[in-house]
Amino acid sequence: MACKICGGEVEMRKYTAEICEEDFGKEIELYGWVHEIRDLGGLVFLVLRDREGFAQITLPKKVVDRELFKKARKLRRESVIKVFGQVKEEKKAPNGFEIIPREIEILNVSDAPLPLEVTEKVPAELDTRLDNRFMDLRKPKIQAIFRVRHAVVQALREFFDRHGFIEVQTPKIVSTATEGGTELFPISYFEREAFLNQSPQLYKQTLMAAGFEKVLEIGPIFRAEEHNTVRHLNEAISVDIEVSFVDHEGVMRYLEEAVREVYEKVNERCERYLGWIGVDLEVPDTPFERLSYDDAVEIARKKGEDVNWGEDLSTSALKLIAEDYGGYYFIVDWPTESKPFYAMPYESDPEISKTFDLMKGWIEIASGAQRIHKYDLLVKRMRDQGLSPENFGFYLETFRYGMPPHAGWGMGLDRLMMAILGLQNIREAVLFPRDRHRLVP
RNA sequence: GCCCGGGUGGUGUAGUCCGGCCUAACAUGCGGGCCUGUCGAGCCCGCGCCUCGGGUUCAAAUCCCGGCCCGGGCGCCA
Repeated sequence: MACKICGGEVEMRKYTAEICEEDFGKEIELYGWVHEIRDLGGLVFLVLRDREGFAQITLPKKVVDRELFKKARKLRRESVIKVFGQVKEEKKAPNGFEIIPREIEILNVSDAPLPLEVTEKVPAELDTRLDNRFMDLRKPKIQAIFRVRHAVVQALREFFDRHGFIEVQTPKIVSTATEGGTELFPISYFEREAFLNQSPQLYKQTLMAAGFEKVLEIGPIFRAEEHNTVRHLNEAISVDIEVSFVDHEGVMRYLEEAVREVYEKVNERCERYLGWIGVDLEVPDTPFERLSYDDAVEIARKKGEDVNWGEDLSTSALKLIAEDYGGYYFIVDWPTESKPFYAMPYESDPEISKTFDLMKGWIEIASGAQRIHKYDLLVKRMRDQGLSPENFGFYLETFRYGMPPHAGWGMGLDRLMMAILGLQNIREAVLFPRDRHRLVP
């Protein structure tokens, strides 16, 4: 049989989940980890685990080779093995079949005790799990999160590709604390100081000036905030778009349709993995409801929350609002002063801006706006917010030579994963999360 | 960063309030033994733990102070 990778005469990799009736009576080769060993004396059951599932390897003492039998019962959990044997239909076995091995090769033994139980007989705390993430990720239920995450990213790329977006990569090492607001991580850049970028915002807009018209970027963002919550990370993945010749409503439509399509495709492509996690996905209806900032404030106030108009909504206010809005919804038309300098104020009422946050319950998933494309207004807004236009050299220049009107948003991919899978902690959605205290692994 | 709660075998818990009967318990694991249909296998024997530093006391896992670490809530957060 030809190898999928090199094309040579190599036995093709077969996963446990691919074993079917056609294989009954045939000899196959499996690779994986020893998930469990059940030694009944005259009969030994091994459970082999690979990426896609499990297979029971059965060794009846009277049937298999004596040395092989002795070797199998001495195996340690999580050792890596190769099994060559016959697939036998067996109603008493899980999935209706078992493998009677002719050969078991130990490719690598595992030490004991394990840092945590892959079988999940004993739960482990998130911190212990993250300290030993490679082992934690061996749990099908945990690995499934990342199979879904893969499908989510694929779905987003497909959606935006189909709509004519150009996927780009912008610098993550930048020269100045550009936007203000959040803290940046300083780094050493040869003889100068530089920073890790907090957002691709200024570069996305620069590409509007460059005439790209529709861009997508999926990449890391860095925030040096000392927050310590279940929904913040210091390194996150942001899905960003920027579109020319549309307003904020235009990019909100891309956002809600993209989210809906992500749900559809995850349902289509990840049925097994959703099953492992135990999640039943309901595709949200579009369009998502638009709730104005004013109305949101009103809801929170009616429930007894003290909200100052003009400020960002507090966690407690958002939780009150989420009592009425559990699914996806937009909070729109935020006070101009509460949003970044590049957000476009309404001509009719400059106190509010063409801005929106996409919410899922009380958690902010994305935020965006129509941007200011006029040089003079942009400079004025920078000054209003206490920023120095001199620090925005390359960015400001792009507004002098034909910057089209444009709008865009940034969405936290990790937050979207939380929303889709109902994860209680954002760290669950990330392979190797970076938070206030965790830099390893 | 603030407030509150916590740190006990590899893992997850009990014990701490009310100091002594804790030579620290249970589950899982690990080592050994028995067992031919397990799938949370079962049974028997064994192994392995009080976060660190200081203090109080005849006596500290237990009380007090400090450090480190963790959890929950909040703040900060394009």
